[in-house]
Amino acid sequence: MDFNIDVASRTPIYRQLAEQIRSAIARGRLQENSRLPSVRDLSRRLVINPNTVARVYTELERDGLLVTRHGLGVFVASPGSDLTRKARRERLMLLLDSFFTEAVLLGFTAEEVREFVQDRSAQFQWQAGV
Amino acid sequence: MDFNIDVASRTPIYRQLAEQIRSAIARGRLQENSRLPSVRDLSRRLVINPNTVARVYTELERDGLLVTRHGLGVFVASPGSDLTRKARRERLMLLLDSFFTEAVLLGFTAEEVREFVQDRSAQFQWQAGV
DNA sequence: TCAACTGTACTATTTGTGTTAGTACAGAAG
DNA sequence: CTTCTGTACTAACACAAATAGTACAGTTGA
Repeated sequence: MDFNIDVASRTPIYRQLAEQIRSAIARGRLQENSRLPSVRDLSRRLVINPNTVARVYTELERDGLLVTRHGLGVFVASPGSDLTRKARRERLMLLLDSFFTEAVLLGFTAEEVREFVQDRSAQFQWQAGV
Repeated sequence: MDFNIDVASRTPIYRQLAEQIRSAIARGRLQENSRLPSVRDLSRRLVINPNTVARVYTELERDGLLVTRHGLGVFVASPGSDLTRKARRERLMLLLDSFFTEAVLLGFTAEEVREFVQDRSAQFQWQAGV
């Protein structure tokens, strides 16, 4: 995995890194049980503080995306959220609404947006239908 | 328009208010040329600082969503972004990707998401097809 | 003209977040 | 036992977020 950090950006480093890891998992570029770089290794490569990397790993473990085995490293967890379906749906709707809001304000039509959604969807690793 | 602020939230007040105004415009609950509450009035109603409201209005004017007429008040601007189509598309794709990422990580299937998109779309005031 | 509204600009202060730095501790592997 | 792993903690600095207060300028209507 190759991550990259823009220190000039106004979005915090730990957010940038966390989003890149989430995205990599959702797209299948990081598979279940695969190991992530060590805190010290990654911090050296990105030229950021080890604490910042550790913070990201801790946050993602709290979200159930990563599992750390002490002394061994950090690994991608098995998929599956512990939230109720209602909670998961509400969380997703917030993002959907902000997406639609931006789409309208940017002047896109409903047709255009439908097309974007259709095309872009292929880049993600969806769970098989229940 | 009724706005509400959660001071206990970790998201900044000015972000909460800005998002609510953006959303109201995108959904058509705030129509073109309609007037927003004055800085002092709204700050009194929400029990926040006038500066915070002024900051939000300034930001949204910079984004082209609002227009202020000195001495008269702040109004909803005419729709239309000054960005190029490419820039607008890239901006929207960032939001679409984070939506898809969250959807996958929450365990939703492609079918479910397609349905969400279809249903929710009706709540927004889309520009007529070109 | 003047009072009362509008937004704008500025400084000062407080609080919290983001980041780095450094040290120390504990589990796992060879 | 050395060396890797993640964890925990404190200290320090810079910046963002928010409040408070004051002052200025444009618009309206009595």
